[in-house]
Amino acid sequence: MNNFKRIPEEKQKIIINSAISAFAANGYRKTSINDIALSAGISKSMVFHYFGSKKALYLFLLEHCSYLLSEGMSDTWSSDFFERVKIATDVKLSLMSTYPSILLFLSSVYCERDKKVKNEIKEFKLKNKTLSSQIALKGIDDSKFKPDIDINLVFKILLYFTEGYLSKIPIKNNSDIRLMINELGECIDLLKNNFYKESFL
Amino acid sequence: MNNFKRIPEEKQKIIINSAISAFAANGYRKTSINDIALSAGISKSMVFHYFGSKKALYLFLLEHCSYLLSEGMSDTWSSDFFERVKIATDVKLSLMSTYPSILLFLSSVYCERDKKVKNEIKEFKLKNKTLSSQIALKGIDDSKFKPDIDINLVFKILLYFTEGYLSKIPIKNNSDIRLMINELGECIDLLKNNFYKESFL
DNA sequence: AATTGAATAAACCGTTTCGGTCGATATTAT
DNA sequence: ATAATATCGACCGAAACGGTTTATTCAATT
Repeated sequence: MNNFKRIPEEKQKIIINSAISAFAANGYRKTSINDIALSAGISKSMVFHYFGSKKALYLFLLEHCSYLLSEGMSDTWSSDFFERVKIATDVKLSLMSTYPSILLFLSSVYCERDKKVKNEIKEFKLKNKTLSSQIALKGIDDSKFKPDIDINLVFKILLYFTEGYLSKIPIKNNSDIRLMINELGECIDLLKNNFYKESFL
Repeated sequence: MNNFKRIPEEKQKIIINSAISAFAANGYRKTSINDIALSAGISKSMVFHYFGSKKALYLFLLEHCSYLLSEGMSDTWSSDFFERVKIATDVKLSLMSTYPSILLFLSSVYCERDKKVKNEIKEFKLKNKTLSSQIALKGIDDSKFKPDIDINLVFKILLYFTEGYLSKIPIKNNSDIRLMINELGECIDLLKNNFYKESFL
């Protein structure tokens, strides 16, 4: 893994993308190092030279992708719920312009059943549970909501909706991304208009 | 394959569903007979006893699923474009209640690149090209459309839209299906209202 | 009751692919 | 020139592959 961090960033990205798209598409067991090496245009030996083992590669990808996501999320912080959701979506979309399969990969991790990585994934989920779900709603100004709205529910709806939307469409160029940002912005506004008290619009 | 047709229909369906969902999820090469046998609750030998070979199984599924689809389509015939689309969607949805992965499987066939089945798929595509695309628009009363509408384009849009919609949602029970039929009906009506001359609404 | 034939599972077979290593070579840095 | 690193093709034992054979069960027929 130290070997990996030494090579040019562009090459790193190619290998990461080959790996996460393969793992996302076929799961841990059905993905072979050969698949990844071939699609990355390097030899099988190099993958082992970079990461040591298949399992180490998988866990590196898990840690790395999850870091990329949470890093992007944490640097801007608003007390407004929908503002925060918008920022999160923008982060995801800009991430996808470099790592198209990153969200598919991260969500595929949650269906992974292979015993060779099961325990590590369980630990990973535990470690990140507090990060994502709890902190996501910390410091939110809930007085802006209509009194009968369950914010946790709104959060869940938005979570599933944006995840589905972002995973569906394959990204070809950066104008696709700008289009998606706009479209998602409109959807978020719609919800905001219906869940916030009128005085906050 | 004659062996297969002799066993109870319920068992046939279980095996077919195990096979098409495996092939749809992982493609020809990455799907093993063991995967299918395990998920169908039978032994590996039985799959060979029923179908002879992996390739024969795959081609049988291709033929069978495509037959199920076209059979359902052909028995009702309207000259109204949107009526025909609606019938097609209903057929697909009711098929999915017995074979949840059938559409995913059939569309996965079109991305299949494995050389062992490549030629047969090419022939299949050729054989069904005339069936689906050309006949689908035969006998349509195009005078109902506004003069500047390209019917082939409308057909394509609806094709991709419904396929995407039907493939996205996993079916749990039959009330899900009724809900989806309604929702799709509304979408089709919306397009009808905008593409037909006002005198035909 | 004995015989037959299909249904099924388990063990097995040769081959391929797997994760992973190693040695040789090319490239780079010193 | 030399040491260190990057890279690859060949290779390894083990596992999984598609497919076969064998053994057993079980129902129908005689």
